[in-house]
Amino acid sequence: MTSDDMPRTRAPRADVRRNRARLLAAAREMFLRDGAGASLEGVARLAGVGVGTLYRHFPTRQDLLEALLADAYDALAQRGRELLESPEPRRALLTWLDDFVAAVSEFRGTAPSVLVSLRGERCEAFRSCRAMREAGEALFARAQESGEAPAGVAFLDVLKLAGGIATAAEREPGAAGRLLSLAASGIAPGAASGGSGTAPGESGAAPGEHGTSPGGSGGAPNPFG
Amino acid sequence: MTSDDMPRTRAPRADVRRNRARLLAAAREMFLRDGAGASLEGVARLAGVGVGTLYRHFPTRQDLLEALLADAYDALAQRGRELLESPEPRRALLTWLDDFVAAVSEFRGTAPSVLVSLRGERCEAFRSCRAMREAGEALFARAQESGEAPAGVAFLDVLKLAGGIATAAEREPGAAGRLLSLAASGIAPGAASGGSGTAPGESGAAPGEHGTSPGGSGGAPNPFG
DNA sequence: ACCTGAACACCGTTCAAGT
DNA sequence: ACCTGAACACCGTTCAAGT
Repeated sequence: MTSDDMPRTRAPRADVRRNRARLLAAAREMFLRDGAGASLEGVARLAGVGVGTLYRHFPTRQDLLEALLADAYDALAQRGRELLESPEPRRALLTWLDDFVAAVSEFRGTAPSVLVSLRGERCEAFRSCRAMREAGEALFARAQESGEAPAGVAFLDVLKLAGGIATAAEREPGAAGRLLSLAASGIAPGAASGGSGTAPGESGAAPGEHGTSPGGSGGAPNPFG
Repeated sequence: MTSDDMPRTRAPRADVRRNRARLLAAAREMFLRDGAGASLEGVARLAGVGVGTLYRHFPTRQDLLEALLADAYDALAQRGRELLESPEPRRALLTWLDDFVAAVSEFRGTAPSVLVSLRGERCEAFRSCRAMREAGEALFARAQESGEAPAGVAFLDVLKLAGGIATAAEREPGAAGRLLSLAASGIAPGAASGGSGTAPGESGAAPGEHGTSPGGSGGAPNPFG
């Protein structure tokens, strides 16, 4: 495949790959504990690597975060394609949005970075981010076509709204589902709970195994309804 | 009124009041420029005061921010009471929410602090915050009673959702109105633009004079519809 | 080519000394 | 009683020296 006259991109040295992997693992651990603003020096220390190495691999905190987010984006893209098979367009969309919010909320303080990704600014995880967006967009389009989602709305705005919800629910695990339901039904009459806007939480079907929701929709009973 | 045997709360010295005022003015200026994470040392310097004085007046950054937010909360409470006179319950509610989002977005990165206020944790601006909440809640209740807002929804969740929207729209002035409309109509059929969910932006009537929206609903044409 | 870690810069926070 | 600002602590970032 690779033509001879193009600049040779050699396979990275083994220790480089290993360092990168260690840094990502350490970052994940630190971000889970301390949020997306965790000490980078601490990340390097935990990875057993000099700080310089961290900066060489990931020049900015955003780069590091996005490298982790890329996995989440990939999983969401996959999940979106699966949900496209499900028979209920609207429910599929809302379930996917619920997963999106859960993924964004994995580390505290991630939402702003995700919004940066969505805007496409300097996105280290550009491919993954776009794949995710397209998968979600397909679900949205299908719901629109069957008259179960508003026409004339940009899907990107739906994602931004979901990103905002992720921030708002950050320190309050139970809130994510409620706020998403509220946004889904609208601050509008006839909405209430249990209505057409409620899907998240009991997705039931489909496998997928997220594995890392920071507490899932969490034990506490729904405070309204 | 003040009984003689209660601990005397003397009126603060003139220079203390002046320092406080200077610090607040400086903080406002810095936060406008650099967001809610601006350098506190810079605030003290701009106020022409030692850092120690800043910390004496406002032990934490949250305290400083909330002292500024208190004004915004008071204005919103006032505005809410005015809007209660207006004849269209739903439109009044949405207009108020638009003002809320604008106020929260005045400085970048304020939304998390507002959400803390709403949760009532160590709220320096507790009275103002509660007054604002109650004013908003009255608008919401009226809209519910006339069947123009969902029953069984906690108003606090509506505010949290609006807080999330403020974050999501932070770096993108035009988005606030769009996202709020979207949340108001719901990610639901028959919503589209211009529908029953659209009020913000052209409130037209009522005075109130906010004065400090970071760009208002801003010149740019609405990207959808 | 990559890694290391000391060195530098910056900022938040405290507190002894001043008024 | 309040203010000041030097001193301390911590962390992000760079870069000369090593492998």
